[in-house]
Parts: sequence; C-alpha cells; structure tokens
Amino acid sequence: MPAANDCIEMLDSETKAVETPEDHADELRLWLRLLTCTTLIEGEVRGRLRQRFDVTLPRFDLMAQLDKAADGMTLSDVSKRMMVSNGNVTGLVERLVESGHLDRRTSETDRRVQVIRLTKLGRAEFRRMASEHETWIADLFADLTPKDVRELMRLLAKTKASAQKSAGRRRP
Amino acid sequence: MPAANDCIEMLDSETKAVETPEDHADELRLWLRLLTCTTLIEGEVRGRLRQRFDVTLPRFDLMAQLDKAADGMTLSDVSKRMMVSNGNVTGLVERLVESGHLDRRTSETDRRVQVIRLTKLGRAEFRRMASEHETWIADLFADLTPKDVRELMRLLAKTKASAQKSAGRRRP
DNA sequence: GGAAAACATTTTAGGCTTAAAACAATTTGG
DNA sequence: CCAAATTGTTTTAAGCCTAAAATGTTTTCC
Repeated sequence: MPAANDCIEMLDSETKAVETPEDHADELRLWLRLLTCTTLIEGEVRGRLRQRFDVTLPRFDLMAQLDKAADGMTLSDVSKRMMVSNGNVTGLVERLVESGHLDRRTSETDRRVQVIRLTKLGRAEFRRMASEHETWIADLFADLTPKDVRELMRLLAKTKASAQKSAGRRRP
Repeated sequence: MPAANDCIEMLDSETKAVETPEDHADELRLWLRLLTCTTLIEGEVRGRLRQRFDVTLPRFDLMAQLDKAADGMTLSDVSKRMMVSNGNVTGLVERLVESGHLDRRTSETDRRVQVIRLTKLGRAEFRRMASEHETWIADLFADLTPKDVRELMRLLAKTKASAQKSAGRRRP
C-alpha cells in the first residue's frame, strides 16, 4: 500500500472529517458506570421508602417538588422538573389526591391549568420522610470526602451541560 | 441554660454519637445532580433507539448483556447484571423470544435454569444498533476532556463502592 | 373578530417494573 | 435417605412510564 494513502488518512483525521471508526469505549464505560451508580442508589432508596414508610419513590419525588413550592405548581411544571411525561404526572397526582396528600384545583385565570399543592397531611408526612431520606443519602455517599463531593458536583454539572447541548442539537 | 450542656453536646459531636441534626445538603444535591444526568442521558438514548430502530431501551440493554456472553446467560445472571427483578427479565425475554431475537432453552444439567442467547438475527440487529448507540454516547459526553472522563470514572467507582457498602450494612 | 397556532392536560395502548407469593428442582445436613 | 433449606423461575397484583392522539382552552396575528 502506497504511503500517500496514509497521508490522506492523517489529514482526514486532523480535519475531523474522519472515515475510520473512532474509539468511544471510554465514554461508553463512563455512561455504564454512571448508570450503575444511579440504579444502585435509586434501588436502595426505593426499598427503604417502601419498607419504612410504605411509599413509592415517584410519589416521594413528586411530593419533594411540591414541598419546595409554597404556592403550588402546575402539572406541566412538575412534569418538566421531574423529567417525566405529562401523562405520568396525571396518574401520579390522581393517586396522591385520592390518598389525601395533594390538593388540586383549576387555575382561576386559565382554565387549562391545574394547580397542585401538598395538603397539611401531605406536607407533614413528606417532612418526616425527607429527614430520614437525607440521612440515607449521606450514608450512601459516606466514603466520599468533601473534596470528592465538590469534584463530582463540578464534573456532573459539566456532563449535564454537555448532554443538554447534544440533546438540543437533535431536537431544537 | 448552663454552659455544661454545651460541653456535652460538643463531646457528642466529636464522638459521632450526635443528637444535633447534621447537614447533609451537599450529598443530597450531589445525588439529585447524579440522578438528573442519568435521567437526561437515558431519556435521550431511549428516544433515539425508538426513533431510529423502533426498539425499547430495556430490550437493547438485555441484548447488550447477551452480546458479551458467547455461551448465553441464565435469567438470574441477566437479572443481576441489569439490576432488575427476576419477574422483569421473564417478561422481557418472553417478548424478545417472540420477536425472534432470543433463543431460550432449559439447561441440560439443571432443569430449573433457562439459558438464553442472541439468535443470528438478534446479534446482527444488536451490533447494528450498538455501533450507532456508541456514537450517541460519545456525542452526549463530547464536552468532557479525557481527563474529565478519567476523573469521573474514578469518583464514580468510589461512589459505587460507598453505596454498595452502605446497602450491604442494611441487607447483609 | 375569527381562523390557526400554541398550550395544558387527559386518554389510550402498550410495555416496563417491582415486591411478594407460588412453584419447581436441586443441594444440604442430619 | 430424606426433610429442610436453597435456588431459579414464573405468576400476580399493583403501579409506573412513555409516545401519540384527543380534548379543551388561550393566544396570536391577520
């Protein structure tokens, strides 16, 4: 094979318009590790919530969103914050209203909008759960030093930004 | 209130048998950020798999496990690797056998065990999808430097170990 | 003002997921 | 050897979740 060919390939690789299959194994491994960590912790939290409080993780997450919003939230807000589909929120809210944890009313100014809030019961139960939940999380991350935590925060912020940019390129 | 009380509290805090509510806000924020990153990327991959190949993420994940195992795997193995429940795998496999992607047979040596493998079709389709999938992941992580990737790998390994230890303390 | 676009939510259909119980087969320890 | 424990899988009941279509409401903009 003539040497000229190698030159062309090298030029290609420098201009980033490459034919040769690039190696993305590292990123793939990173993604799998990220997924493993999340799945592991999520499963642990899910199990503890069920055992200790007989509540599901999605219900807890939804209540967590509402606890931060004194004036309530619309279903769309919740859906965006939780990064789940609208229909998912509809069902989740239905069950939490049914069990007396949420209050739901149609907005006065826009009849399309449903505003939901924690009831007194819902807030009390959530606070009780959240306090214990926080200690579980601390325990799960216990072997990380404060520096590790800072560094992870920084790198995950960068990861999030990168992923959002990439997602945005596809669906602008 | 007498000053002696403060001394006792301080001793407690040093011996780690503490009454005062410790601040775990950082770990909580870290956990939420980790979850956000994973959800974001997972949703993006899920959408692309559906649009591009009309396949669900769980099916893809299951096939990915089998692609690495030339001699097939038992349902239990798959269940552990994917970190999902046994019943979940049963249903997933059922549908993939139905669609011709998987082959399933009872083990010769232990009639409790089901061994599953990719069919020729399953392997071909998976390889086709996996190659594109790898470029998506690379793109989603594109803004991370090689050093960022290494550092994240290291910190996530530490996180995983910490979480496993904590989970093990509860369920030994 | 009114048609068209945009928005918020619900519905639908199908698949995913879990925890727990049930079932079947094998291994273990008297 | 055989009862008891363990292991691998399936079943069950309930809930979670998504994408896409449908419904009702508000805004936009001609």
